[in-house]
Amino acid sequence: MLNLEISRIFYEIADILEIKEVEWKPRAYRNAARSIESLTKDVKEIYKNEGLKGLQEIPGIGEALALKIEEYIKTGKIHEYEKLKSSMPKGFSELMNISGLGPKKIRKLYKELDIKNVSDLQKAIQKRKLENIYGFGEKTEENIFKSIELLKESKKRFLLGIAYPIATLVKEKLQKLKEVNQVEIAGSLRRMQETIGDVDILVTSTNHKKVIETFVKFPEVRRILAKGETRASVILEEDIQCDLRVVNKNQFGSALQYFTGSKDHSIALRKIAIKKGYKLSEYGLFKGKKVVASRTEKEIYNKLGFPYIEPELRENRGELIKKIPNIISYNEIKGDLHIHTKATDGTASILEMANAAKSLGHEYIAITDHSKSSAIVNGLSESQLLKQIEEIKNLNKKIKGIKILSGSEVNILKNGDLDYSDNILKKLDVVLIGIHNGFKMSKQDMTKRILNALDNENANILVHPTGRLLNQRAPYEVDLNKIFKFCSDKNKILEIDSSLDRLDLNDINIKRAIENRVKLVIDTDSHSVKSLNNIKYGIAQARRGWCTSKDIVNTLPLKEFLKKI
DNA sequence: GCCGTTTTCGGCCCGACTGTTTTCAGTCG
Repeated sequence: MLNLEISRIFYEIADILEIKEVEWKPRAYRNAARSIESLTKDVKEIYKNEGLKGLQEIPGIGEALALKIEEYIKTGKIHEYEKLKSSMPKGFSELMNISGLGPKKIRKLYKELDIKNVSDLQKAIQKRKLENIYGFGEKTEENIFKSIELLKESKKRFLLGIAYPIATLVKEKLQKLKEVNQVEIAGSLRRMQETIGDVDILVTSTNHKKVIETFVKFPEVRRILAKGETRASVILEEDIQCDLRVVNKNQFGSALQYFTGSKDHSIALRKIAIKKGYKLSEYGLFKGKKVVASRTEKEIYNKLGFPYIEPELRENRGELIKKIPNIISYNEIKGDLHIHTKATDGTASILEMANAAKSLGHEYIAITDHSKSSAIVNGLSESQLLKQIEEIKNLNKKIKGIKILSGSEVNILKNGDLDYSDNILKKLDVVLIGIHNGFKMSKQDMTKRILNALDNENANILVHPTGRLLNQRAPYEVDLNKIFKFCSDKNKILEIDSSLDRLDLNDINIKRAIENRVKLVIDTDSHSVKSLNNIKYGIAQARRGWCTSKDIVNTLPLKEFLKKI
């Protein structure tokens, strides 16, 4: 993940330069950092194929930054960054992460109180030294103290699947207030980003004050961070920050567009507006002082020459430049192909899972319990799997309205062999293969291991292809380009796993996969009846990765699906 | 440091909230 390393470094350079009161450069570094962060291609690949010229084609990257990227690819270091870092006290740039502290205040704290890091700052606050500085006061000191606590406590971001239900609950409560007209979740949650920093909710109302007052008194609210005429910011019980914005009805579209972001998308859109002689803000699209669009997002996009752009696409990854495909909708999945039962580590029976899937509208499911050498305790032996195949045959005779397929989630051994013999694999309708142990291998070995497994003629789908666990485990090293090429050539399928902590492939890799003509499926990897509902999070990632229903094999009816695998 | 259908120089998104210096700078999203 060279892209992420480089963008992190550029962000940090921006912070340091800002503290040093360098003008404009911080903005350039941040633009570049954001640009690299959201790139679908690996900068290393770009550099290898197209050299410095190719790097300079990335928006926000000019000659100087292209050279710095080159330096990082070649040496693993950026001299300028090392120099800047060593010019600052150790731990200094971490102060920038404290909310309420910016470069100006940090400079002042350094000059006046010799505060070099977070722990110096904590000590100074304990001795109440901050209050004496010109520009600081009792309140500022208290807020910084609280911010440090918050930073320590909740460094992590919330999983989409954790934040979504909470936000939906708050949304429903707001909807019930008689002063509230429209309510919509905005921000990264509306874009269905894999993790969420905070929850943004937008409402229109005839009585702003009343809505804000009622909102901050919801029993779920633990602490009020800010409260004004048009917005309030609170910490909810689960430690999730929730920002509420109240706007007038005729500004709902422009406000929703603005608060949905992404920041990158909004900035790009504003620049386009300026170019076309408009001004875009949360209050509307203006021509001079006249509002030309503001009630709906659609009219704003249309006026600027775009079709309506789905929130999941608003990441400034080409949606304002290229033609947007007709992305998959939330009700097109016809079957869930990755389901565990209590035969291994699930909690429900085959029948219970099948009935639940039927009520969700699925036409088919595959039961795919673990094989014996998976990391879990009790994977199925070959004879147990044979018994399960028989059980499913019998169930299919009884159950109506849904077809149950026999499958397995077969572990890929360290040498790239599969955990079951070909004889039994042949008997299955669907064979999933996946890595469950031995994550720490070289990129080369892991790629070879997976390709070898995929090469088994019985293998259909590679599940959770990078093995990452959000907030817990980094993806294993693997050359996805080689996997993509192999899958595209040999008709193998990659999974978008909808588990809350997996979402693997992720949005960027999904986009790369379909650019390489790879076919995908969206599954839940369910271990319970309830988790069958997680399919929406996987679909969301597919939408973020620009997938149409044609890219997703399990949008097909059963017969056609079986022909494709 | 980047970028260009008014510019190779001179701009760089826009507005709300907070606290403090009581008229506005700093910070955030």
